[in-house]
Amino acid sequence: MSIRVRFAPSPTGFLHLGSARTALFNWLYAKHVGGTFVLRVEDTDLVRSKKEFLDDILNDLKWMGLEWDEGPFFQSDNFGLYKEKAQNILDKGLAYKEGEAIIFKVEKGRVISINDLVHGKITVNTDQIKDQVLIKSDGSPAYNFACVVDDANLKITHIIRGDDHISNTPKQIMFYEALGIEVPEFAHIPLMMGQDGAKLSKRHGGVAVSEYRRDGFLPEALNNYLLLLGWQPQGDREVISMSEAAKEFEISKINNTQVKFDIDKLKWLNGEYIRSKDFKDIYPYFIKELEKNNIDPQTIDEEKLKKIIELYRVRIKVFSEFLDLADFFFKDDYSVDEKGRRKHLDKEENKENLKLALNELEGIDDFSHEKIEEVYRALADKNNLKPANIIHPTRMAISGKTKGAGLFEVMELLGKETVIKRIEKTLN
RNA sequence: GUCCCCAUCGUCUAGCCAGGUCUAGGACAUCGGAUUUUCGAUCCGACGGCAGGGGUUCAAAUCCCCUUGGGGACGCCA
Repeated sequence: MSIRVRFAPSPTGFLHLGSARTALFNWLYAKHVGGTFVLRVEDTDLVRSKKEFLDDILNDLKWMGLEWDEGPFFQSDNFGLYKEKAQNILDKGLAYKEGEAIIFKVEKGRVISINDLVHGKITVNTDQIKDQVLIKSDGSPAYNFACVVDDANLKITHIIRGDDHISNTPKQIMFYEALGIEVPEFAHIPLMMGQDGAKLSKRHGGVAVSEYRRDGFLPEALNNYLLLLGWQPQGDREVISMSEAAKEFEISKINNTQVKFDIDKLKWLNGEYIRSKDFKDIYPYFIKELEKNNIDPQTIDEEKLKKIIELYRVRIKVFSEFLDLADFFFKDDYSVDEKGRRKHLDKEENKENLKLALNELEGIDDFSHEKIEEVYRALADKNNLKPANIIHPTRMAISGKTKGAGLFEVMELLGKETVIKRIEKTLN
């Protein structure tokens, strides 16, 4: 029997990070066993379900590379089926009507056990469970019932979902039994919490996958991080591609403890990927970053731009940090570190040293970083200065920053004209 | 309140199921050092944990119980 798993989002909001993690685990398991990953849309709430939310969710899943093999299937297409199945249960005398609604009668005093693939055996006494609505008064199905009917209909063999569904499981098992359908395997993965231990919500910021996409995270990094939250590859590896992960992914190895989302580790991983990926794969992200900041990439010499990116890719963890460091390459009204200015430019000696440098710079025909460095070091030597005494003021004057890529490379890329112009402006 | 899940450094984890090789290993973060014109990257190092209490056992992070703590569910929401 082939293994089939599903991800079943409700299009009543954006794709939540926690849901994305659930989707990822389902996807990985499907890949691991060569099974089928089904996408089902739980849109029984006709009022709150919106096409835009669905589009966003689908786009986010695609961005993460979590392509589905079948679907999307829509629950709103199956209202007839739910009613039919509920009628079957009613006919068997296992349910009763209350107005237009069909209510499942829960047999009391029974112990239902779940052989959870993550948690092991979980038992619940049905005394804890009230009678369950199958079909609501308005004719729409209740969540737990629609879920069971569809999972059965789609021949789902393994249900991998969040821990918050544990309490739904015994109810659903009763429905499977009432319908005379084989109960699938269940795997409940522990929930992801915010740094403060509270449920990850809008309050924490950054709970939507789309925000990470927008802020310059790589899908590889997000996947990798989400995977590490609850699952560990063999050995001491941390950085792992999803295809590698799929090879050794086992549900039984998923941790059963709740986890806290840690943005720092995600950023670290993102930096790892930015540094290690092929240039051609990260280049578009930098272009996007320029466009986002109203800088037309077409106006920049491509070779120059590539060199700039090479200089800065190792200094950022998220693409959105790029222009914080490198804006001065693309515009004259770049941001200026005021504290740095006071330290490296405002003093009289800073200006003297800068003047010295300016005089030399004007005479350089071959404005290469090697040549500039040679001139700077010789100049420092001649005037009994440390190179840093000229370097820091220059960096401040031409970039407005106290930190960044190697000064001489920066000067070469900026070009003689701009460098001189900015230094002159600083001295006046 | 009732029921359910969970408990190793601040965080994610290895070890737990099959008790000894654990004076508990790794990663992020933090702090120091090396390197560098600065930042970053890199390399070295430090800090830091088996929630508490009872058992069982020659031996417990590992097995059992209790307490405490955290989380979830108790909707004609999904």
